Amino acid sequence: MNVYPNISYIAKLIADSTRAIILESLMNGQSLPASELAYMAKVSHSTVSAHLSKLVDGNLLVVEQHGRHRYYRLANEEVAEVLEKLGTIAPAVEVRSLRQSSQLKQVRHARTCYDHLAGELGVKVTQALIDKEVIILKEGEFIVSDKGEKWFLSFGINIKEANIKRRIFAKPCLDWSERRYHIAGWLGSAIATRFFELEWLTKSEKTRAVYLTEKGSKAVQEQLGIGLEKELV
Amino acid sequence: MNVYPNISYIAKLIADSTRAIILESLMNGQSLPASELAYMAKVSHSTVSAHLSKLVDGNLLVVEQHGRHRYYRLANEEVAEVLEKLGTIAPAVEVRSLRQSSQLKQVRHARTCYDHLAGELGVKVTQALIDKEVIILKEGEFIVSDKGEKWFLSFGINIKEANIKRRIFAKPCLDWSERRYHIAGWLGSAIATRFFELEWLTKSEKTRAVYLTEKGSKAVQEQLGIGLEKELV
DNA sequence: AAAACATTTAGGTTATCATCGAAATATGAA
DNA sequence: TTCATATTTCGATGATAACCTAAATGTTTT
Repeated sequence: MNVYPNISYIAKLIADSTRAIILESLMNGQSLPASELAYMAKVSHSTVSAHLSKLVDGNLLVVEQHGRHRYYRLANEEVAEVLEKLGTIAPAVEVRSLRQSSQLKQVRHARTCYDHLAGELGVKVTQALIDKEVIILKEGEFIVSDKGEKWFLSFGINIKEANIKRRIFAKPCLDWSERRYHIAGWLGSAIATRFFELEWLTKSEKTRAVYLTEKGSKAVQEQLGIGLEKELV
Repeated sequence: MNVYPNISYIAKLIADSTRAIILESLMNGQSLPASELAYMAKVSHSTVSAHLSKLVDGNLLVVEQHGRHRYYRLANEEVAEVLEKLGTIAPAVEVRSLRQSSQLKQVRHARTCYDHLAGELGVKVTQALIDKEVIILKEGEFIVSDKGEKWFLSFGINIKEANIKRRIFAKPCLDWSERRYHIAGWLGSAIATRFFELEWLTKSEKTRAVYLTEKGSKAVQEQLGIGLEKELV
């Protein structure tokens, strides 16, 4: 007689390396069609299709039909958090080439996690907002101070637009590379989106890495007091 | 070319249901000999031995030899956190009997997670300490205020004794049943230990559940302002 | 030294499941 | 309608790994 949640069922879904590639490809919150995922995982369409249906059955992914394409994405932010958390005890990938080592540095430096910022950048931005008392951790979630609401407005985010019914407003998410928390939830997503709008960041083609632009580098230094090496692309 | 940690390797270790039983049996932080684990998982000694060596190889467990027995336990608190986190997206166990339903309630109400308190009790104790400003969340870890240091001393915990070199002092750990944070780390462990010393809690024989005694129920109400239904055993 | 106990190793069996190609289904374009 | 594209279903194959019994190793007790 068991009383605990069935964790081996979820672990089994993540355990297959092809499915792990699929999940990792969707870790930046994007939706991809089955054929694209088949290409990324280097398996046949029929194989990827079987994997995708298992992942949907297990509520790790959701699917949306657009014409003859079916777009798959992570079911929710919690799934991304679990994958990120697993990374904290998983062995690091073996570095076999200079190119890989450079990509690894980039990913650790700044990347997306679901739809928010992670890596050194994500952690430092979160910490800066806490230090400035823009956000405050309360009961396991972040809340925005009165001062913070004004700060966000001038930054281009209107807190009042948050759709708190559909999604948790703001919460900490453990970062595998930094082993510290970065901000997730609606607010985490809004911050990341604004960074891209302001052209502070550009996306990598191949990985979840993001790059600070010249403009972005200057801006986070001035507005948040964050000194980060501008990563070489 | 991959740059992310090898999460499928860890997931594979958790994916087997026999290994999941082993891990869950050790989730309260105890050390158990191989034979005991074989009995709990209902497999032969040779089978459990093979599983245990895989779990040790993967750094999920550590083993200590005492005479002819070999005692296995979780390698560290992070492993417990990952398992607890997986529980937040795993399907709840199907309840098949009245007895099981009652055990499930008990486990949700109050249990151990590694060596600290979890469930409704763990979350409420943590929240009470935050509300009283005994502990403060800072940079992803809890710190103890000056006021808090006195509070803990009168409670029977000397913060100065913390062995911060060997272990994180105090940090939040996500609770699968409450979906909120409870306190973990050295301090979380010290609090739980003190609860048992003061005879506020007794342990279940079969599950990770713990029960508030009459004394404990009164004490948490008076000292922390926590109103909890005393769970029927 | 011998017997008892705890655990691991070895060898063989079986079940599960990832995989593929081919065929089937579904949708959009011509 | 016919053709092209995207995806799923089906059936067969092969590899992996969990499992057991029996034997071997290691440790304690008598």
